[in-house]
This record gives sequence, C-alpha cells and structure tokens, in this order.
Amino acid sequence: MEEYNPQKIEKKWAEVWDKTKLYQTDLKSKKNKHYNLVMFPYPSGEYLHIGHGYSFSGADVYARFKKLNGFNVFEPIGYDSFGLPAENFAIKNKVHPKESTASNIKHAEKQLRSFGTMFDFSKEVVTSDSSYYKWTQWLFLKLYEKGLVYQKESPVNWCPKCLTVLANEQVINGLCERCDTQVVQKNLKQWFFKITDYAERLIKDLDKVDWPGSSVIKQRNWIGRSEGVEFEMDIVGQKEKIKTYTTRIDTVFGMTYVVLAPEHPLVLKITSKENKKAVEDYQIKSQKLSEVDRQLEDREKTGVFTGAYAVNPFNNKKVPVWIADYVIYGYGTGAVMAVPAHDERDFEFAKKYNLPIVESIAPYMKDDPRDDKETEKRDIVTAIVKNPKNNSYLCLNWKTTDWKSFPTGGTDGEDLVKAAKREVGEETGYKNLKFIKQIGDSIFSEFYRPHKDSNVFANFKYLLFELENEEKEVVAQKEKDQHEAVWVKETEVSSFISVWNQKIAWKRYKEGDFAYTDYGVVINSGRFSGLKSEEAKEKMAKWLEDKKLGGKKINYRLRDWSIGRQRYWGAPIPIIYCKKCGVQPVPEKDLPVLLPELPLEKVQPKGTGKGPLANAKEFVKTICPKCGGEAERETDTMDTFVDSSFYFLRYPSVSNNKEMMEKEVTKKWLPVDMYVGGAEHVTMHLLYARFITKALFDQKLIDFDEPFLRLRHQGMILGPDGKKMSKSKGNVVIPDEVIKEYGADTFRTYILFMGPFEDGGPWDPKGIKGIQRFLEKYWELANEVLKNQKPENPEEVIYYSKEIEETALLRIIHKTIKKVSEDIEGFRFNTAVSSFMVCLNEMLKIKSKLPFSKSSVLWKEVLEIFSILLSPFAPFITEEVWERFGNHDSIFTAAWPKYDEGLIEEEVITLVVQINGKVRDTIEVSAGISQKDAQKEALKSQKVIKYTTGKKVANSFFVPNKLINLIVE
RNA sequence: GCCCGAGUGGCGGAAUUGGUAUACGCGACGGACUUAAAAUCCGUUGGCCGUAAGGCCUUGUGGGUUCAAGUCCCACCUCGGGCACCA
Repeated sequence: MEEYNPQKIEKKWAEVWDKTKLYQTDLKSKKNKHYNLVMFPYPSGEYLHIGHGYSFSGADVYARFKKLNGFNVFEPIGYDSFGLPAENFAIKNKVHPKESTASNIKHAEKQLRSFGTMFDFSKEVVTSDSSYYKWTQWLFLKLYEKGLVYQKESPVNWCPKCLTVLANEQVINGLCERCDTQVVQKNLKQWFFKITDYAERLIKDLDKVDWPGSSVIKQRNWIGRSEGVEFEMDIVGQKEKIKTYTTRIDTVFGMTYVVLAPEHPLVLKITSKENKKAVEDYQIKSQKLSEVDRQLEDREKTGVFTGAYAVNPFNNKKVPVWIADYVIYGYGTGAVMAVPAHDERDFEFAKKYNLPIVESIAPYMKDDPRDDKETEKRDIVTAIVKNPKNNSYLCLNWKTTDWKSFPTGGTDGEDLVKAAKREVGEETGYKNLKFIKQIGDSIFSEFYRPHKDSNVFANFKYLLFELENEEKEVVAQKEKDQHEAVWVKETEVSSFISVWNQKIAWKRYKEGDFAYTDYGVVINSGRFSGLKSEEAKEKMAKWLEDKKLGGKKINYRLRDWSIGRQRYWGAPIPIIYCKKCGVQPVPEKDLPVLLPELPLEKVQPKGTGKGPLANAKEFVKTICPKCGGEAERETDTMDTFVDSSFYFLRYPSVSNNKEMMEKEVTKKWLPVDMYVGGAEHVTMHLLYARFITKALFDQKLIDFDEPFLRLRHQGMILGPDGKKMSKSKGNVVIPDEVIKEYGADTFRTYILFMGPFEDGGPWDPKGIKGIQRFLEKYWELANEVLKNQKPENPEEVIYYSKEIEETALLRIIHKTIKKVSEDIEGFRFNTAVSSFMVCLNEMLKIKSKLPFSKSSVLWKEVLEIFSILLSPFAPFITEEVWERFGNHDSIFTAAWPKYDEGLIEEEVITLVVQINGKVRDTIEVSAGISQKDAQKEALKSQKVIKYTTGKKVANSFFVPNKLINLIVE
C-alpha cells in the first residue's frame, strides 16, 4: 500500500489551490458572507513563530468550517510592517528598513502558504506601502476635520532607548513595551487623538459584541469609568477656588485637609510667603521623578504645606491645603479632599504629617432584618474587659446560639460606662472594673430578634476596662442558662469572637486606627448623620447642586492617545506649518505624503526630540497649501497602532486607489464576523480599532459602529521549557521545522489538540506522534476502502441493511458529525480532534467485523463524511483522499454533513445503578426504560442484591437513560 | 491592594443542565513480529489493601448543601494574567 507522504501531497495541493484560485474570494458574490479575520503579523525579521501557527490554524479551521457550511468566506492576510521592531531590525542588520521589510514579507508569505491556510493573498495589505499609508494619512485628516486631533505640550512617556514617545498603553509597569527600558517623562509638543470623547460609548457598546468576558472586563477597567461628585471650595483670604473630585462625597465631613498635585496651576498662587521655598523645592523635585519612581509601590508619601486653607462648604471648617505627588494632575481635577479616616492613602499621609483624623462613616451591616416587621432603635454597649494579670479577656460562650462575644447590653439612655459595668456584673458577676477608654466610634447593625419579633437598628459602642480584682457577685440562673463566661488569651481573641462588629472593634483596639473604606452609616455629619452612605451620596450631591457649588460628575481613567513618534519607519503626519497661516493639514489631493528615502545612517534617531525626518531637508521644505508661501512639514510619524486600527476596513477595498472603503463592498463585508488574535491586544489595538470605527461611523463613512462582532483569543504557546519564547532564552520553536518533518496537516491538528485554544501552553514535541499515527491510520483506512470501492459483483452490495455493524458505523459517524460541528462552532478544537480519534478507533473495530465486500458503498460514504469533517484541520490529506474517491471538485466545495438525530440514539443503553449514592453496577437496558422497570431490572443484579437483601428500598432517584440511585436502609 | 482566570493520573488534558471522574493523546510496562533495533500490532496503566473475588480512598485544603458535588455555597492556600497612589 502507498504510504502517507505529507510532503508530496501538500506540495501538490498548494499548487492546485493556487492555480484554481480556490481561496480568492469573490467579494461581489451574492452568497452569505463570512468575514474571518486574524490579527496580521509584524514581519520584524524573526520567523513567524509557532504562536502564529497556532492562531492561524484555529482561525483557519473556523474559516474552512464556515466555507463548508455554505458561506462565502473571506480570510485575508497582510503585514503590519511599519514600526519599531522592523526599524530596529533593519538598523541592527545594517539594511534599509524598506529592503528588510520586503524580504521579511517574502519569507513570511512562504511560511504562511506552508501552513495550509485559506488566506486570500490577492488582497494583501502592507502598511508600509504608500498605497496603504496614504489611507493612514487620510484617516488622520478625517479625524482632524472633526476636531478629534489636537496638539498639546505635555509631559509624555519617553523611551530613552527607542528615542521616541510612547502611548500610555505602550508603557508596561513603567517600562517600554518593546525594549523594557525604563520610561521617563519629557515635556514635548505632541499629537493626540481624542479617544476620551468616546469613553462612554466604548464602555457601553461592549454590550453589543460577543467577546470573551474577561476581555470585556479588561477593556472596561482600562477605560475606568467612575461616578462621583465635583465641587468647589473657597480658599481663605483668596479669590481662587479649589475644584475637587471625589467618589466618596459621603465621607466629606471627615475631610481634614486638601491635597493638590504638585503641578497644579493653583499651587503658586495660593502658597504663602513662608512656605514658598519649600513648595517650589518640592515641585522641582517631583518634576524630576520619572513616572516609574512616582508609581513605585512602597514609596513613602511625601508632601508640603502651602500655608493656605480651604473651606469645607458642608461645615465651613478650615482645612490646610497641601501638595503631594500621590495626587495625579491628569485625573479628575488634580485636587483631592483628604479623608484619612476612610481612605488608606490619606490615612498614611495624615499619620506621617500628624494631620487630624475624623471619623464620618461608621461600619454598618444589614443582618437579615425582616421587611414586614417594625424596627426599633437601640443603643448598645460592649465591654472589652482585660485581666492584666494574665493578659486575657472576658468573653461569653453562648449556649442558646452559636455566638461567641464580649459582654454586651442595651444602655437604655444610661451613661455608657455605667451601663457597661452593669452588664458585665449581670452576665459574669465581676464587679470591680476600671474604665480605660472608648474604642473607635459607633458600629451599626440591623437585624431581626425572634424573641421580640421585631427588628433592631443597633448603635454599638465599645469600652475598654481593666479588671481590678476577681471579686464576683452572684449570677442569675437565667443568665447562666444563656451563656458561660470564659477568659480568652489575648492571642486567641480574634479567632474566638464570632460577632462581626466586635471583630472590627477588636481590630481597632489591637492594631490602632485604620482607614475604614467600606460604605456604612454617616456619623458626625450634621444634618446628614444617620443616613446610609448611598443615601448620603445622593443628598449631598443634591445639596451641592442647590448651592451651585458642584454636582455629579463622571470621570474616566482613559487618556487621549498620543500618536506622534520621533522615528523614521512610519507614516508621516500630513501636517504643514506655515509661518503665516499656522498649522495646515495637507489637502487630501496631495496624499500620500511620501516617506523620504533616507540613507540608513540617517534613519537612526538622535534623541533630540525631533525624528530623523527633520534631517531630510527636501522633505521638510514645502509650500503652504493655503497661501503658497514657504512652509515646513511635520516630521513626526504616526504610531503603528494607527496603521492597524483600520486595516480590516481596507482589505475588501484593497484594489481601489480612489477610496479607502468602497461603498458597496464595505456595506456587504463589514463588520468582521470572527476575529482571532491574542488577548495582549485588548487595551491597545482592539480599543483603538473600536474608537476609529466609531469616529468613522459618526462621519457617516460607514454604517456600523462596532468593528468585530465576535472575538476569540488564542493562548500563548510557550517554549518547551515552559517559559515565554525568546531568542535570548534560545527556546524559540518555528513551525517550519515541524512542518518539514510531519507536514502541515499534522502540525495544525496537533497544535489544536494540545489543549483549549484560549489556554495555550508549552510546546511539547513528544505528543505529535499521536496525531501522525492518527492521520496514517485514516490514510490507510481510506485507501483500503478505495481499493474495495467497486465490488466485483455489484449484486453483492447490501446497502443499509440492518446488520448491527452497519448500524454501529452509521451511529458513530453521525455522533461525530454532531460533536465536531458543535465543537468547531465553540472553538473547542481539542475535543473535536479527540472525537475524530474516537470515531476512527470505532470504525477500525467495526471493520474487523464488517467486510468491505459487502458494504463498500456504505464505507465509502462514511469515509467521505469523515473526510469532510476532518478537512478544516487537515486540508491536504483530506483533499487527496477526496480526489481519490473520484470527486473532481475540491472537498472545500462540498457541503458540511447533517446528522440524523434518529441514527444517534442508542437502542440499548448502559444504566448506572447506585446504592445510596455509590456506583455498584451497570446494566444494559433498552433506551427509554421507565423508572419502575429500571428499578425492577436493577434489583435483579447480583451485585445489587448483595446490598439489598434484608433491606427495604426506601426511595429511588432516576435520571432517564443514565442512572438509577436506590436508597436502602 | 483591587479585578479576572485556573488548580483533575507520570505528562497534555476530558467530563452538555449536579448523575459511571480520569474520555482522547503522550509516556511507561508486558507481549507479538524481527537475527536485532526502529516502525507496526495486541494487552495493562489513578492510589492503597488483597492470590483472587472484592473493598476502601481520590479532582489544591477545610467545611457546607444534596439521594448524588470536579461541577453549587462559605472560608483558605497556590499559581497565571490584568490594573495599580485614578481620590
């Protein structure tokens, strides 16, 4: 028999598919479309690694599955070829980026073709090609027209190694995303896209898309919406006012100082003469700090007093105004009302600089009060009694409930100390206590009391006592029945006490004050006292509005997208500076602004804050489009994320030089139906692409405002050592070697079989043998069936007889159709592959009982179905088998098989018999058996009898066609 | 610190709605074929006790709900990812 030779087969079909243009999508076709997109690669000079192979394999299985299901599938590919990696590679290898990019693309394309993907190479985009970046520039102009582009001098992230500005999204833990160099802050005039205008919609419209839940959450958190209140405070003796933003207006009565960011413009205006020197020094010092240093986790808080006082409008109290670098100028108003009692940062600062701490929120817990009952307010006091002789504390171990608590009781208007002493006496007998101090302020709790059939809204206070001597009075029997008094060692108190509010009180006592940051009941807050946080927030916001001092405000963490890069290898920003007319956009008709061909030595950035284009005199020098006078071009290039924010819009129109998006074809093909790529792009590319889509939608250039309807991520493939692949670790695996040895079919099937698609994991070359064996077995079976395709005597053929084996053959293939269809739709490729193996193993078993001579027609049919099912994973081998079976058209023009529910259903099923929840036997019964009959059958089993003799079946639970659980006593 | 996600054999992993835990594959062991090896084929393979029949235990740990828990609830531990002085 002819051996399976993947190299030969794959070479043959790659050529045939290319020649017949099988994967060139007719974009004008009326058929149902499916736009299947993969994130296009970065041809940086490395080979496409195994991770690309993973991503493309998964996406391609889905694309082929859709094609077989009758969709007109478009699976384009291109190259994200502008940018730092490509440029750095070129500089390092002393090749011009233009040349290196071209050769890298050539190599990448060769690799891509070897993967056996159905990419439509005829509609390729190359972002560094002027035919593409013309549209990058056009996009810039469109946003510019609508005021979504602006230029601002501001501190920006500067990578001292890449010598360029980076977007917020490109700074990872304070390091440059590309080269891991520590990023510093630099003041530069920069171009920004106003993505913050879209913050709300970018959050809201996440509801519209089918994306992995974790990615939706990640993007939401990145945008960081927060609801709060903004209000103004007077400054004593000055005209200026301080505007502040807070999400916790309910804590405002606890404000004991105000902090401004050091760079806040108000700082110098309000600083008093005596404090001027210190404030200025501090400002200079903090300006020098890099973003990283400023964000270091355990950095101690620092700050200085300005000498000014602000007035809390709620209680007209004067509070000192400080500056400190823990307040960020770019967020909110750059000014914070500091409430040390209820904010950890303010607390730390207040402790360090001895600022007062005032509680305005008391802990509160709603402990299942009943809505239908009255609520009574009660003041309650808890005594924490210390025995100084042995360092233990007086506690109660309750007999009537599972409480473990300190002595506690109502005050009934009595003095707190007196009431506490009385309670301790009644409950435990101890009568000589010395009052030490009160611990914290109130804690509230609302709960239902069964013995009085009412709710209590309790106000707990906590007093600390020391035991003077062990003298006791008699404890009433009634008390003794309820609880016993025990002395608990200090170290064990916190685990002993079970009552939540006493746990908090104990923590306060032992660890001293801490910031209580949860919601609760507002206290010490004048007319707002007694309200719960949620209510107080509403009423306080309303109060501010009425007084015209402020009101509700929503803030976002998201910053505008800085898009200028001081590097060579990118799309020039189409802007002209005219001395007379100022900043002028390049007119559309003059696009593209061609990237000048600089010699390699001039490509290298100098770090002057200006990019290499500034050295290209003939490029810089131009004329003003408005007045025709002498003018200069902008020399920054655009961030590559601008290039990739619209490439999916360009693919269908790639052959059109007049329009970025051809109307008809765009309307038909977009948005993207399925997008496959890494989760690392969630807060960058995917966010930018959504923003650009919405901006174009608002200009009525497209009629949809979400670009990617469905999104799936592939996991990361790690090196065989379990570490992230990197050249320096020497653990990079490239798919070429694997494909050369085993073929693309085996590679694709294996990499998808390794585990769940979204998980990834270490590349383990050992397991690939299993897939190789599987494909070989399939190949052999198919060829054997083929050999027996035409029986000598056609009369001998029994077609669909009732032979058990035939039924079994049909059953297994139909089961497999169902399973594989569902698994591919759900991106569960690993289990789909496993069911192929189950199916093949079953077929081989049947084969030994069902000779070909009798049923070759059925065998052929089954093998054809199996081939179609397998073809998305292993396109080459299945295409070859398909052809050998006498089909003239490609297998990918075939129809995906439908399964017959009736054929899947078993006639005899294996029923699990449990006795008291433990599996004791399995019995063969006919499908659809009733509970009664099942029980009867089960009780016949010898194994079951063993457990049931002399016992009564008290109950039974039945899961039809699965299980029966008999309860015997 | 906060927000996600995950812990299942020697390994990768499976288990639809709570219903036979360990499918499928790798590896390992035993056997067949072979002068031999590779390849291939057949068998065994969660742990413990037992000659066996069989029994007991087992999905990170500890509790709970249930006739029944990998799956649901509570607490904790470990790992991975994201955010991180965002007021």
